[in-house]
Amino acid sequence: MSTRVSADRKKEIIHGFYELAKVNGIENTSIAKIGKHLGMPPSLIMHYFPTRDILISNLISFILKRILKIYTPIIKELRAQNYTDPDTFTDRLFSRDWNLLVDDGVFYSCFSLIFRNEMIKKEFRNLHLKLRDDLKEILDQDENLRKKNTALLSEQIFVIVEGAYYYLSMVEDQEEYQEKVKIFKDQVHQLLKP
Amino acid sequence: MSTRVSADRKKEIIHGFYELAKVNGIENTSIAKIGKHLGMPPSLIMHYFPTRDILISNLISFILKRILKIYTPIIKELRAQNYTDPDTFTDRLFSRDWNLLVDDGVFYSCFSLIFRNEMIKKEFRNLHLKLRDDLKEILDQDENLRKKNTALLSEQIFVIVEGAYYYLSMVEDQEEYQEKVKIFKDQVHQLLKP
DNA sequence: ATCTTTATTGAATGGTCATTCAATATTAAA
DNA sequence: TTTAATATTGAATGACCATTCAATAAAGAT
Repeated sequence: MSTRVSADRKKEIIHGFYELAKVNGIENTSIAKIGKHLGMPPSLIMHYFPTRDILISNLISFILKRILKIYTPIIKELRAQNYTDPDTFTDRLFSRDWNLLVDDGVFYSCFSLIFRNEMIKKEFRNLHLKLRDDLKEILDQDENLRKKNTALLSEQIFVIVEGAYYYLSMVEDQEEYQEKVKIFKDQVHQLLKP
Repeated sequence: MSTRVSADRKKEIIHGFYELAKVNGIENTSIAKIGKHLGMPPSLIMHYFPTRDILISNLISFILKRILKIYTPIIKELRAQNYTDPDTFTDRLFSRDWNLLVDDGVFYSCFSLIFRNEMIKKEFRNLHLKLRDDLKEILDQDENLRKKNTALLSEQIFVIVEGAYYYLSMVEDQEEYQEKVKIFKDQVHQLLKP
């Protein structure tokens, strides 16, 4: 068991890492830089995270937890209703909250590590399984969808959401952005049609 | 204008960079390592690519060109027919060729750079515009789709393809992989229905 | 109050990094 | 053949890197 001080410090360090990674990228964020940013010697960071790999692995957990944390209130909210209002629902799925709480650059940087690290891959996979499961649960609540294969539906909806986030991150123009969001929302609506 | 030697050397260097990045990741592939791998001093590499950023930028162009190169024959083939056979079509879209010719790890690593580099973002955007445009052209050839909004369709199809590639890269089990591919292919088929 | 564990510091290490430079070799142009 | 441009080499640079270590300070346990 780690003490309170230890837990706080760890959080502080990971958060500082994340903040710097947002600006400079993970690959340009050294332990020395994190230390400078937080006003502590690098050796203290290594006291809590013995290697750089462990530090990165903790950053990834931090990010994935955040994503889940953004998602959970949406689920709660929708769970409170007894049917899945497609508009509220898709509005939430494509809302900016996702982007705001986890920086896209850091996110995709971490994601690219799954191809060389089995543990990281598993962590990402588990996140997505959880997201799909939660979505399925929401859809199951909706009486209008009773006859539908909700497991399948949640796969189909999420593949659009994921593709959309990827594609939308390249779009600069705000009008164009909204236009595309509308297209993808409609696409989800199509799937939800009885 | 660069000489033949110059052009060949540049290609050789970028290719060596790519090969090492596949194994160790871009961030762990130094100019010295590339030099060692190709049997040349690092200074020669810097003779052709004055800074590391320029080297990376050229790696990205190399990758994006490859993606376009995989895609082009598919288009040609489909252009030869006068209608879009949905099965051939989706088989091709989800074929393994994409993954084989451009390593996913390197690809997403490069992609993550769009968030801190406007020029890279533009390059990726242009690639995707081109892909969508080509797809639209194919769809336009199909008489069965004459009444459909093919520009919209190509957006909707690609968002599935992109989401699928993202999601599928986390799937390890081959059976599960095929299962999911089938789901996403069906999803595209749905869109193509008259 | 003493002992033990944890937290923190700062200096030092060897290694690797991107980049520079001057010298030499090769090729192309005149 | 002379000249100019390009290609290639290898050594050197200082900056930064992750990591180690020994010493001190603070907190917690007994």
